[in-house]
Amino acid sequence: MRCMKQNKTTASDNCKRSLCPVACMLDTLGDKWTLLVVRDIFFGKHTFKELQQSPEKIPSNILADRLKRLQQEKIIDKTLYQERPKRYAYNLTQKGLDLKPVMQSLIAWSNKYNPDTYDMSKV
Amino acid sequence: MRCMKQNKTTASDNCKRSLCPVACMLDTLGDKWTLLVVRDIFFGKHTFKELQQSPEKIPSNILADRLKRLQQEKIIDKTLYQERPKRYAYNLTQKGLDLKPVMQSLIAWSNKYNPDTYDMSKV
DNA sequence: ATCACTCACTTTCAATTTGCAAGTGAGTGA
DNA sequence: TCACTCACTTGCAAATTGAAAGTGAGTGAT
Repeated sequence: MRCMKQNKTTASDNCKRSLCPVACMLDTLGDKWTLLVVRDIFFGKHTFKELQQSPEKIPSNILADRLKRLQQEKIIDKTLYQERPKRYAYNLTQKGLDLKPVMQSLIAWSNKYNPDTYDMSKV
Repeated sequence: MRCMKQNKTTASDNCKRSLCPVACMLDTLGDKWTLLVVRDIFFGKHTFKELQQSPEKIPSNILADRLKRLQQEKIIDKTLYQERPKRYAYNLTQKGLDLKPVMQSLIAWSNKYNPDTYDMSKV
């Protein structure tokens, strides 16, 4: 785990590679799965199970890890929306919602250069 | 290597996880280093050595690998700008240049939520 | 011609991360 | 009690990463 020994989150965990905004963003969002989770929450998926069922089939351990990180970074939050049985919903915080322009520009670029990707311009 | 055995690039290499534009973008640009290389070329670095010297200190084998991938994806190209001794320059193609809005929105988000990152709004 | 040096990578290999599969535990409904 | 769901966690093999050293073409000084 990125800058972690096993699963323990330590204070020395805020190890940035540099003060470049691009590098800092990639330190949290720069991997194959994280932005996919953000995408799914943007598009109305909120539970662990729903997130697991996306076409890319994210492994459950990776999903659990990424949800944990996204919470730590306050990009999403987790709320108990139902007692007995306990059910949780993941939602974007304002910080997460503010990723919308990034998402949109990225989708536009991808649609332009990869014509077989599906249209998502309604984001 | 992503979808590769060793260093051999095969025809079966275009293995996308899905037809989602976000997923497709992440298949090529979704890792800790690739967008950093793109950033550096945007900001006027063009040689292997210059790219190696960025503050994040990308390992040379990773840099070589990412430059190869970016060429394969036609996001950058490599030109011989000097014979004897042979010297190469990496430049963004139109596809690479079109990443500018992605870069800009990402920098804006990072600057907003990480106030100690430096300003790059002149991109 | 030999030596020291640069650039642009490549190789080696240990450590970290990923990803498949199976397991867990709280709770439900029949 | 039994079978089932949800939300994870664990175990472990395979893939990827990254630090460091190596390579090879070429240059410039002695």
